[in-house]
Amino acid sequence: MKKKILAVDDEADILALLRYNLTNAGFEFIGAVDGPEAIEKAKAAAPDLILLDVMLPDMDGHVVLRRLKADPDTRRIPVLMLTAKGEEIDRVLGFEFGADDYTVKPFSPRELVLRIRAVLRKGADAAQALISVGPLSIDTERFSASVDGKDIGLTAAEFRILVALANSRGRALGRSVLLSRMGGEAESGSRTIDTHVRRLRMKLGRYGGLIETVRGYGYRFREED
Amino acid sequence: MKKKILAVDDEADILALLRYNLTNAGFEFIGAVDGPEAIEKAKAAAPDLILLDVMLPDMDGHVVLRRLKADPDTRRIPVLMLTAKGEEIDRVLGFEFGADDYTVKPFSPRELVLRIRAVLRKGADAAQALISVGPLSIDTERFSASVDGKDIGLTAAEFRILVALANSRGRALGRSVLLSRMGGEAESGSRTIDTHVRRLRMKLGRYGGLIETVRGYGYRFREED
DNA sequence: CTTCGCCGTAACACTCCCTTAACATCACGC
DNA sequence: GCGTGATGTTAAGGGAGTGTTACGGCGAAG
Repeated sequence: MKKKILAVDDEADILALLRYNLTNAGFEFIGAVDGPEAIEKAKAAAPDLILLDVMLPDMDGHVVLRRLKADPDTRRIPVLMLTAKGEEIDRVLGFEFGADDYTVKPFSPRELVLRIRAVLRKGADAAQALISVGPLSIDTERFSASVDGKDIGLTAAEFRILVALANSRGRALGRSVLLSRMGGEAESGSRTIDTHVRRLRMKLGRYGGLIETVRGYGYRFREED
Repeated sequence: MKKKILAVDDEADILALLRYNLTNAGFEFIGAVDGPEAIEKAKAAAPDLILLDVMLPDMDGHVVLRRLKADPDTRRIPVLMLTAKGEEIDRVLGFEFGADDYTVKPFSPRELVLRIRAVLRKGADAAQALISVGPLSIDTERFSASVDGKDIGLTAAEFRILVALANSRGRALGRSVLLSRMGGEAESGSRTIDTHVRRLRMKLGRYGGLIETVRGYGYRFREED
């Protein structure tokens, strides 16, 4: 029983490259060039996995992802995101209706096939259900974080910010990025983030310093060696 | 009933460290120093989980993993890989051959225990006819649940929600997930869940607190130790 | 047809925490 | 060191989310 893969990309040659490699690897290939077509084919063909490019001409890949995860027909289909820039990676990882994996372009066909197989095998299991940094443990399944083994009562907003930062360890995230990860609206004053970060630092206790300030931009999770 | 953990590592001090931490965490510990011994003990002792180092002197950890997954006696035992290198490809390859999780060395004992518990919990999800949590018993065949030995008359919707939550003990479930587990339609107002949960809590009596609210997301069954 | 139980919805009450504002403090350029 | 802008701190109002209660409708059982 062949697994069906729906690949979404607006560039014809990338789509052709994908078609070649995926059919070669024993998958059934379905292609789509934009967001609406992707959603339509996802509902119609019920693929086993969706390869989704972030950069799409009309409808952003994240919007497509959200639509897919909102529809009961397509909610359970694992999604593997393709992203061109490194900056996009964390957006994919920390997103609430998270994709199941991601790959940075340019990708190696071999790696891509391995990732696809891994995602298919594991099903919807989040690969990083447990994020662990030093004394800090973040369990995205339980929606809870603990320091030194003790749960610190994080609110939804604080938790999402922490997950976003911990997932992009070492890289600074702008306030607007953090806001959107939180699910907040763009019009919210950017000082909102500051307040949440302060409370986060407090709840992290003596490890509050793990969240560093990047003046004039946003915040960053300290990278341990 | 203690869970048995088989740990495989060629370095004696790491094995000792694992023994100390795992027995401390309430597990029964079995050690093995190379591939053949690991396979033999896995068949003989039938552990509940195997901790497997990737770097082994004679037989590579991936080979051991493949052997374990090829044997019907050991196929169903979850495996957690230990790897010295953080290379992504190791992880993917491990997953492809059926490892259930992985950790890079050096690992923190606390994180390791958390991951072990998470993997064991997932294995426990496999539809049991009789779920038992503290004073609560759920019989999925009889479609009935009882507290302190006395049956509480649950309705179908309440029962399904309880089963869903109890099966993912410790994991937070969103309202939409609970709705679909209930068999309800997506367009049902999400407040429906709240009402059912309230009725469930009432019928659970003084154990109603077992169902925790995850604000902004859904509900979670409290994890007991 | 009537009755009864269960599901879904609506309205209200209440808690929590998100947001904002105001002030204090800090970092950086001069 | 001083000024300016950015961030830290603190507090409070309001809104979002959940608990609670009640009721209409629908189907099953009699």
